[in-house]
Amino acid sequence: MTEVEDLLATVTRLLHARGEKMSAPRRAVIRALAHQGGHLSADAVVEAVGVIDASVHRASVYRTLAALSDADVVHHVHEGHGTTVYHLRTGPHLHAQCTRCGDLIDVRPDLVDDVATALHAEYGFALDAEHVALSGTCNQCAGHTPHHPTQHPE
Amino acid sequence: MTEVEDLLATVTRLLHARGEKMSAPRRAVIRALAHQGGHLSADAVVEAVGVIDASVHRASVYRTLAALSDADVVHHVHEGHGTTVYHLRTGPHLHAQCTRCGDLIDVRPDLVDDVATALHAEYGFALDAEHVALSGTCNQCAGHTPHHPTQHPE
DNA sequence: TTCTATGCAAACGATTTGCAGGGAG
DNA sequence: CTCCCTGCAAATCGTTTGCATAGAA
Repeated sequence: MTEVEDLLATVTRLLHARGEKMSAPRRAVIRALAHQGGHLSADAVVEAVGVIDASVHRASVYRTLAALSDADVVHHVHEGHGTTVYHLRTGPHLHAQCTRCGDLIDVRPDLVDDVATALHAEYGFALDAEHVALSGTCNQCAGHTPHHPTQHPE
Repeated sequence: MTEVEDLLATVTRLLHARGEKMSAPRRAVIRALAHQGGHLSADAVVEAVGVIDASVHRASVYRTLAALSDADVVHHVHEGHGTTVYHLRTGPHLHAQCTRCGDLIDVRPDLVDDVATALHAEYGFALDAEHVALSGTCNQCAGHTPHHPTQHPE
């Protein structure tokens, strides 16, 4: 828990350095992201924040996510379905999402190092692999039921 | 041009086989995609179709894109910014999008073969690399102006 | 004739913005 | 005291849907 407090203090300093301010809504968003740990859609953040402080408005969550993204405190990843998920900047890692069940898994970051090198050499393209989730089918969905009814098909 | 006519005939047969019908709006969408060649957002398709046949309604374009996607005649790719682009199914190829200028480039498909193998071996995840665009910075944007004002920054 | 696809307009969900007031520094 | 951030409500954007009808097979 002190861990979160430390983070809050760090972010507060970081914001001040940028001429911005810490506030109750922003604290709530950071707490929500830290508590949930995983990758949350904007809507999920709104919900999680609501539990912490019901007076925080939806719009403030969006504005806070934007502000914290600018400050590089949170990262966002684009999923295959067109939605965006947010998470606190932690160690580098990639994301892979199942198009059947919607699950997002973390992947070791060096997996695409060779691809990055090749892309740069052949196309002059500097890959930022963390920004979008790889798309495909996860273990469970591939093996078992040909069509898993649980979630978002695309 | 005959090439497009052939495609139209092929798609017509394909639709019939699925119990569906060919129509003026659908022809217009296919023509638009074939003519433009590249990867078009839904909005760009609407615009291109408008030039061919102004009476085609926006909603029909969306429905047609959905129908043709179902029939596997068109593919869609999710870009980093959250938009979706459509193109006729041609030879397999990957996409990489620059987050600065928004440009989408085609990439040889076998580039990620090793990654696909590793993902499967380590995570049981079956990669479908064509479905989302890789994200990064293109040659021009990386090298020259630190911030290219031309298009979508994210 | 039968049934699919269309045009239209309204509905929709997610995100953004203008504004006046509240609170951080 | 100043200026950033907030809550609220309305606006906006892209996409979808219900309905009656036109049109393909």
